[in-house]
Amino acid sequence: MERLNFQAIEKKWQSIFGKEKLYNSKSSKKFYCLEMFPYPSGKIHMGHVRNYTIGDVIARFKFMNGYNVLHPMGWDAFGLPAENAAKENNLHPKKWTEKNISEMKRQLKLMGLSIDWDLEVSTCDENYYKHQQEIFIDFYNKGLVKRKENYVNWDPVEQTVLANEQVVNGKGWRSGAIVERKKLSQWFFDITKFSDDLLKGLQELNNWPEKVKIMQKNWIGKSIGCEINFKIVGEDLNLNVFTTRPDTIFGASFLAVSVDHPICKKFLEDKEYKEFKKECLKVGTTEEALANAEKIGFDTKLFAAHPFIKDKKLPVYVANFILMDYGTGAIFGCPAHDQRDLDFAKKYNLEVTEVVSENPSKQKNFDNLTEAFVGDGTIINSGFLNGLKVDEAKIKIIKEIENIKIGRKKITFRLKDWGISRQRYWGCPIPMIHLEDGSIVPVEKSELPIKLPDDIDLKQSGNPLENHKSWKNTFHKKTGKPAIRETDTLDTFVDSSWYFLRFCSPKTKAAPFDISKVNYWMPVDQYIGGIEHAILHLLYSRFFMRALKKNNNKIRDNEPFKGLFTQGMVCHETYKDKNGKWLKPSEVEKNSDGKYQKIEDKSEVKVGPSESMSKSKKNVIDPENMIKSYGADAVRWFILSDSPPEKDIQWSNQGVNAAYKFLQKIYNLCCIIKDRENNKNSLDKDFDLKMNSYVNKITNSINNFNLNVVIANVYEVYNLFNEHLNKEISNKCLNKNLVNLMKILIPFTPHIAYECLEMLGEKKIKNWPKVDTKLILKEKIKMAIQINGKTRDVIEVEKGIDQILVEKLCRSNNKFKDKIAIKSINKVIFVKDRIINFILKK
RNA sequence: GGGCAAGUGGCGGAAUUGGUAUACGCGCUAGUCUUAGGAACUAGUGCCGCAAGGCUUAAGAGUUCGAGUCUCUUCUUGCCCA
Repeated sequence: MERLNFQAIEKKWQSIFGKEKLYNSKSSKKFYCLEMFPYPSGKIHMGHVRNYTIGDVIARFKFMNGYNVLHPMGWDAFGLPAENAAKENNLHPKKWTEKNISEMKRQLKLMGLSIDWDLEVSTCDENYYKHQQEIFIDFYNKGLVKRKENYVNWDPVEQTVLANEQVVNGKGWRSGAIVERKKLSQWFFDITKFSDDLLKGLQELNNWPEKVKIMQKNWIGKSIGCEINFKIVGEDLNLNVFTTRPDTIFGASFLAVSVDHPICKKFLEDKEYKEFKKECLKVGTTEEALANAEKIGFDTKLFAAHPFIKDKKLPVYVANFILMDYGTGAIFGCPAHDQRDLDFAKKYNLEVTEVVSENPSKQKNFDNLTEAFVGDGTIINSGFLNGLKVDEAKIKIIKEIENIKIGRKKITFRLKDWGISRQRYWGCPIPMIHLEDGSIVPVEKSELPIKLPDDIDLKQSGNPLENHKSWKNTFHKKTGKPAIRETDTLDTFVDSSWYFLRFCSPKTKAAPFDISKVNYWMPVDQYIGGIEHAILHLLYSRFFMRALKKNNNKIRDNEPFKGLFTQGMVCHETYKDKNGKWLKPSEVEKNSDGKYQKIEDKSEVKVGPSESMSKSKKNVIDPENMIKSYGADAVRWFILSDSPPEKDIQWSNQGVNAAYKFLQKIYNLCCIIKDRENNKNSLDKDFDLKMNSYVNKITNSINNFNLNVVIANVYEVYNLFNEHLNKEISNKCLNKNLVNLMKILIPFTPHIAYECLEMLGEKKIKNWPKVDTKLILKEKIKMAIQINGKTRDVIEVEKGIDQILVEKLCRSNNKFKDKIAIKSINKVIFVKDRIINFILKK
């Protein structure tokens, strides 16, 4: 038995993979295979290994099937962690990032991926962000960039803006300080201009997971409602209210407006109002924070006339749960059928009238109910709407509102404009300057890139660009007048919204991309990445494609990603010592009772559930260590074998070990067959038939992303070879089929597959094994024989055999002769190539 | 609270989409062998039963010649939204 020297083999073939590309330039079919590019955090983790292994399988498979394949890789290199690391280690963000990139690139190469590194792109490279600034200016000129005031999460200690996910329980994730709402002038992309188009576009994304499409649909949140104008009693004033539940108008008991509503200007000097506004700012900006916050209101002492109930007056409040940027910033409250309204009404002792009922004969008393009823039902207590269902009532009331001219039907979206300003250093500078007269204009394109200054002081609090006087102070090129640079940088989601376009022509200098190249390679045929990007990154990229197309109509596609695959997470058990401290898997061993103990002092270890690998829980396995001990092929093989790719996978050392042992067996099989001498061939035909069937199955499984099933099938194929070694089968037959098996392995375990193919003397290795469809028809199949629906035996028959013949076979079968005597048969059900079922008389 | 998934041996999971349930792998058991290794090989391994046979896809019902797959009810878990 020859020992597999995977270290030598992997080194040898990786130097070749570096030069080899997946281009079939003469092919008429192209395939753009893209995995989400990583953030260069320092080292690759198992999530990357899984993501990039899946991508590599697809890329290599498509190449072998004759496609011209684009398979690039780059770095999502701007972002906050670089600044934090810089503070901690006194290392410049640029240096830190570059160091991480070169380290991670080295690690990725150890995996044996088929990436064309000539296309490498890094978003923090000025050759990249220069073009991003150009795109920004183009968008600005097309009216797709807005500047407006917006509430942000402000960390008073760090003196900076926090993203929603950086706010944990209302506190800054680093400083722990209570986060405030602060109004800032910010830059926005006008994504809402495309709301309807982004929603409609989802319909054509047939190769996207249904789940992701639903999430995007909900995020865009199209709702049909109407605006209603309420007259304020005793004043020359109207209040325009938006609602998605006009059917509940008869249950209205108050109106509420946002603190930012124009009507509030009246109270700016009111002491009580000032106090109230302060309270409102303490709540975060997320919908969830608003929903969970205690509902508070300020009584304006104004009243609005109910449009359908004569003489009914509704008090008007300013309330903390109403947002100015949704609808009109004003609502009518119907406490019985909206939870927030009910909470509010209970607090301020407002009337609660039930107007939608599941059971009209049994009306509810909301005095002692705390839960609003939001479901479907019959309308009650509502004049001309009584007896209708919710949907019918909506249509009727909107018609009536339009008839008497107090409002109109209106469609709104939950999707908000995309705030892209970040008060950070390590990001793409926004290419705008502020002039002395207060106007803000883009810089000249000839001045691009606006480079980030290297000499910055990260120890000072606040934005380093704001503090950098010589960088900040500049001149307006046209007029020569002094100007101040915009010191905000772009959200890193902007960087990742067009990198897939840059990959098509990464060296182009004159423009962000070469349109002919983009129109050749785009859309991305298969995009692969984590489900955590289901909404933002994918939605922003879809927006970018549309916005770019608006700017340049030569761009053909609307949708950047034709196919999407979201892989599951890599999980591992968690361990804690007796003091409740997290332990790394490498600090833990199994004792003789099969229980876990700490290696250091043999103390007891508590085993927790398997969870997604994370540094905080220490349940991480280092990919490079695994590659060192088992080889990249074994790691790739295992991470594909144990679970369907879209589901979570549990890391198991026994699992990689099994993968390693299997690859050793594969290698041995090649050694044995290479030297085998046998020319008897009675089983050749049958073997060819079976192998052909496996190639067919495996090809279909790869196309359906059932990669774990492919691996199970490969095990079966191996077993088939192993069983035949000492049988009457020719070397020629075994060799030929073994070459096909090794070709199948190329996408999965490329190093060992190439090595074995070389050993077998095979030179034509670029083509995927062909399936002979005629042979498929000749396969023998197993047919189940059932009596009264229960399987009693299985017989092997030719494909396509007819009922009469099968029945004949059954009557001569000893097991059935007695049971299915002709007299007793009531009915026979025959499904070609599947089953025969005899229904007997009772 | 709403939406979407999912629930199959000791474990990861398969099942040609309504047609042989438990493929394949791990683990376990017994044996063989040896240069004692991260071994390899052979046999076995859903449950009950000596066997014939019976039972089994979270639980219960239904449709069907036939249900892991379809329908309804209940329970549990995960994810997203609130």
